[in-house]
Amino acid sequence: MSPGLKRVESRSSLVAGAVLPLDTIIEGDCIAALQRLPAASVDLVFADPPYNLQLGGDLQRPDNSMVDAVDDDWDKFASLREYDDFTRAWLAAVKRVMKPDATLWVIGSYHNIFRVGASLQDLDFWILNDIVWRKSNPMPNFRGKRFTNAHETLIWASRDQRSRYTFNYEALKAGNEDVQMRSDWLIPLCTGSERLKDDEGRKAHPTQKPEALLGRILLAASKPGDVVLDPFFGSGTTGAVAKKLGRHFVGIERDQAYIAHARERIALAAPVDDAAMLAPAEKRSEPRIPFANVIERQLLQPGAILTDANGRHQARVRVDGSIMLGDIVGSIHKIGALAQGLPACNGWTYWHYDDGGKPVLIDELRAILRKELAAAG
Amino acid sequence: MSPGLKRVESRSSLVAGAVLPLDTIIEGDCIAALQRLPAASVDLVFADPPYNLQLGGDLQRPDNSMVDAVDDDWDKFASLREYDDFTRAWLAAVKRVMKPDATLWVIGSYHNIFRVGASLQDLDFWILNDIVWRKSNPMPNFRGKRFTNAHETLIWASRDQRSRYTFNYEALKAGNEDVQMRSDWLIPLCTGSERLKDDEGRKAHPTQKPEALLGRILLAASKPGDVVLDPFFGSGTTGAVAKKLGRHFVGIERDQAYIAHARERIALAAPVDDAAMLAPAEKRSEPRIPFANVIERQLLQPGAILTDANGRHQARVRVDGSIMLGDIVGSIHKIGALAQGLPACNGWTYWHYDDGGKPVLIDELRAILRKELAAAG
DNA sequence: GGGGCGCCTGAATCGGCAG
DNA sequence: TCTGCCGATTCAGGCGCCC
Repeated sequence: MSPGLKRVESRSSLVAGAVLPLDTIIEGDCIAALQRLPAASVDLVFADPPYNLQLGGDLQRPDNSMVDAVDDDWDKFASLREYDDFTRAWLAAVKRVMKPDATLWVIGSYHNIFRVGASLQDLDFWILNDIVWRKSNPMPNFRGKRFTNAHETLIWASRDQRSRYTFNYEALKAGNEDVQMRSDWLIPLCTGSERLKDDEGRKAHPTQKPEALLGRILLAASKPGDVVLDPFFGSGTTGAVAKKLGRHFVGIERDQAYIAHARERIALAAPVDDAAMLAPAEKRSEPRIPFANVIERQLLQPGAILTDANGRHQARVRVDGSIMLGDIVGSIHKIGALAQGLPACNGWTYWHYDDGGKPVLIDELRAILRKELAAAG
Repeated sequence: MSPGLKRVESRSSLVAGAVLPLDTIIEGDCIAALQRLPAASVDLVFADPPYNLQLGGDLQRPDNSMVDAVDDDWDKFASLREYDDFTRAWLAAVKRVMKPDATLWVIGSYHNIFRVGASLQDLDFWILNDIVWRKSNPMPNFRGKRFTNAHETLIWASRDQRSRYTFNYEALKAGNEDVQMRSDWLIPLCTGSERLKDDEGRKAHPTQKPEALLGRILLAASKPGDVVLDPFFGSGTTGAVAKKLGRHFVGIERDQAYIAHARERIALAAPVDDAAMLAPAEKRSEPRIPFANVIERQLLQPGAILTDANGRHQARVRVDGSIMLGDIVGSIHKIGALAQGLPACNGWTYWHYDDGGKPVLIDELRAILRKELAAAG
């Protein structure tokens, strides 16, 4: 038997004597390729399926340049029904290949994740957590019509309710300031030198995932030597991280250009013991506290009076965290600048509230909230 | 007609002449009660439906004390199918009652939110955002078998794809350090004095939501005077916050004990009485000035030369307010876009005229006309 | 060489009104 | 209901150029 191959005995395999091709990329359709793999043979699955974005026309930035949106054919589905059929088909094919104690990770956005999650449950996967990937640097909402879409959702599920799955609780806790790892992860987008480029300097894959994300997943839910399957291999982040962390991978991908990029990338990946790369992103500076939080948390009441140090200017606090000077409404910073006739102002260190007759800087209130925030991680 | 009631004319109402009972709690089954309300009559819906938690057995803390888990009868569903049927029924009933431009908020956890989201999409609601409520003080995972479940998910959706919904973008930004509000919100659990207790000091409702959460929702997606419907009213957080923020509420709840707690609580809630503190901060939209007015008022002469900032492009002003670049004629916007090879352009902030040898933006001329317009009333 | 400034970009269901 | 047109709208971070 060739090195790198692994024979798995399984009566339920669709292909007698099917072989798991370790640390390779299978070219072809995801579902067909899955059906040729041996049953109950992989320890972990990471899947980044098409999101079915259903984008309309073009989106322009405020400077009138164009957003390079995902418009690839592989993200086109005729209807929700068709997307559901596709989802159930690949989930069922994946489930067959999973060992009884294996777990599955799927990533998505609000466009598709509810359909994926519901299908998972219908197929008797058992959801363990939903995880929120909070992006430190998301694309803004240019039109000001919605909240900045600043996160994606991962579902972590075991093959069934009785699975005794791998969860490296102590390792995660040790790497997380000795507190339990939470379900919300702050990780930057994949940009800069990590982002694969083609010969002409354009991004090689439209939705390349950051290695830090895959790193945390593999460290949390697999052991060294485990086999990690990625049925939508794309630019090969799963393979590169698996190699670095001493796990085996099996990738499936139908686009030859993506495969070529992934092969090159994985060949360059060096197994490292340096856990620093995967340590949770550290706080660079003090977290930003919106003034609205002060009102939400009732540290100040709507209508409260803010004054400057000399008591020359008086502004009133509104319910939404803006303040009002005369009949002009704006943020504590904007109104502070206006009051002083300056181009800018830090409202936190300019405005005071009345604390039993004594003027106190609102920065004191920010300090209270920051203290709580630090406790929350 | 009694004060506090509002008659809404609607041919599609199931009950002719149905009346919306403002600022009251309707006792009874959610779906039946919804069907008695007038169609297209509410501006915003907040729904906190049963979570279908499926907890097997009891959960013990490390010190062997018992966790007071949600095990109420209203959270028992025999199967996913039954939960889906229930979900679709209340969503459809809610949709009928929503105005065309109304939006819906639903909160849930991984146990139920995927089913709710998929059902929403099936019923042609249009998802605007999914929002993550990050809890600063979540309950730890006592068994160390999963990630700390530190968030819940909200879905924000409009009645349909074409809805022109309310989103107080400027107000949210002013209260958020002058940056866009993101889709991940850090808000503490409802604890301490805000948490309602019964006569014996036990929590009055198992899943009471924090007022800060409802506050942000109402400030983001409703206007003062709007009608907010909560079909699973529970301890009445929606009603208390609506009253404080000058919105009307309609609650539906079948548990008499919850209703009693909610009534008492809402009676004690003090509205923000100063309307100025409530009106959403908006950017005043400036009146539209046609470029032709600039020529009509002889601020520029026909034949005058317009240039871009670098002087690379030169266009000539025509009598009708169009301009000419080479032999191409069009609006200041179209020609500006053409000159730059961009899909669009705001001509007012691109073209300059010659003011005694110095290039000046034509936006200055618009400002003059706007000033006159304002003076004229 | 270093600091500062400007450019580029990221899974996006991104307008409203008049005619 | 559809078309055309005006004109409003962005945050964090990496990288490269320039002084």
